[in-house]
Amino acid sequence: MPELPEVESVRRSLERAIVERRVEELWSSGLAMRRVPEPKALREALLQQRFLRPERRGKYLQLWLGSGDCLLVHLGMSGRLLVQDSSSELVAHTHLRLRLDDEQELRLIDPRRFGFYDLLPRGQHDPSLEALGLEPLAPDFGQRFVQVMRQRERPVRSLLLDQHVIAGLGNIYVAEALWRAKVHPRSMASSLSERRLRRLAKEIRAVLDDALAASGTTLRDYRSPDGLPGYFAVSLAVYGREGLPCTRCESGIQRVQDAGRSSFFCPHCQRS
DNA sequence: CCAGTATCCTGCAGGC
DNA sequence: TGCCTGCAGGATACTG
Repeated sequence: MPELPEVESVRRSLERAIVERRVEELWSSGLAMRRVPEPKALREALLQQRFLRPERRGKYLQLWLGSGDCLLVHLGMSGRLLVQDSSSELVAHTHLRLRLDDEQELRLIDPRRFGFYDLLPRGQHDPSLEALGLEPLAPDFGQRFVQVMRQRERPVRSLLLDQHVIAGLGNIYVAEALWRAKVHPRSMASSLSERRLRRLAKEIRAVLDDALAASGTTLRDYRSPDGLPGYFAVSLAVYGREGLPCTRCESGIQRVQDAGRSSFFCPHCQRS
C-alpha cells in the first residue's frame, strides 16, 4: 500500500503529533505480523520515553525515542498509523496502541498484517534497513541512479521495484514514472541511453514530489495519521487504468503480469 | 546472478 | 442473497 510519498506524509504528520510526547501506556494485540518485538522488551523500552523527530528511509519509519532506542515501523500493504483521542473507538485490526501524555493515542492498524513494528535498541542497525538502495529524495539521486542502472542486466521495472536498488518506489509510482519518462517497463536497464536514464531519474523525482504535494495516493486503506486521505489518485496516468485511453496519445492502457504483479503502461508512447 | 513462484493475511469487487 | 475467484499499495524465501 504505502510507498514513499505516503510514508513520508505519515512521517510529517507524526512530526507534528508525537514529537516531545511521552508514552504513558501501551497495548499490543499479540497477533503475529511480519515482525513483532518481545512484549516485555517493548514495554521496557517505550514506557515513559519521549519521542524525538521521526525519520524515514525508503518505506520504513524510524520513531526515535529519547533513550536512543527506535521503534521501527513498516506499513506493508494495508498498514495505517493514526493519532487519535485515546477514548475514541477502536477499529478492527488494531495491533499496537501507545497512549501519550496528551490524551492522544498512536495506533497501528493493519488488516493484512504484512507490515510490522519492531524495537531497534540504541546503536543497533537493522539488516533490512542497511540493505536499502538509493534514496530518491537525496540530492545526488539523479547521478547515482544513472550509474546504478547502467550496470544492471534486468528489466527496468523490476529494478525500480527492488528496494535493494532504489528504496521507496512501489507498483504505483514505478508505473507512473515509467509512463512520464516514456520508457517501456520491460526495457533492459543497461540498454537505455544515459540521456533516457537521466530523464527517468528526473521523472521519478517529479512524480514523488507531485504525490507528496497531494499527501499521497489513497486507493482504499491509506490515511495519514490525522485520518485524511491522499489526493494523488486523480492524477494517476496509468496505474489501475487498464483499457482507458492514454492521456497523451489516446491508445488503450495495457496491463500485463510481470514478476507476479500487474504492470500498467501505454504500448504506444512507452518505448524500449 | 536472475526469473519465477509461493507465502504471509484480510477485504472487496465482480461473476454466476 | 450467497458463494466463489481473483486481485490488492510489500517483502522474502524458496526453486530452477
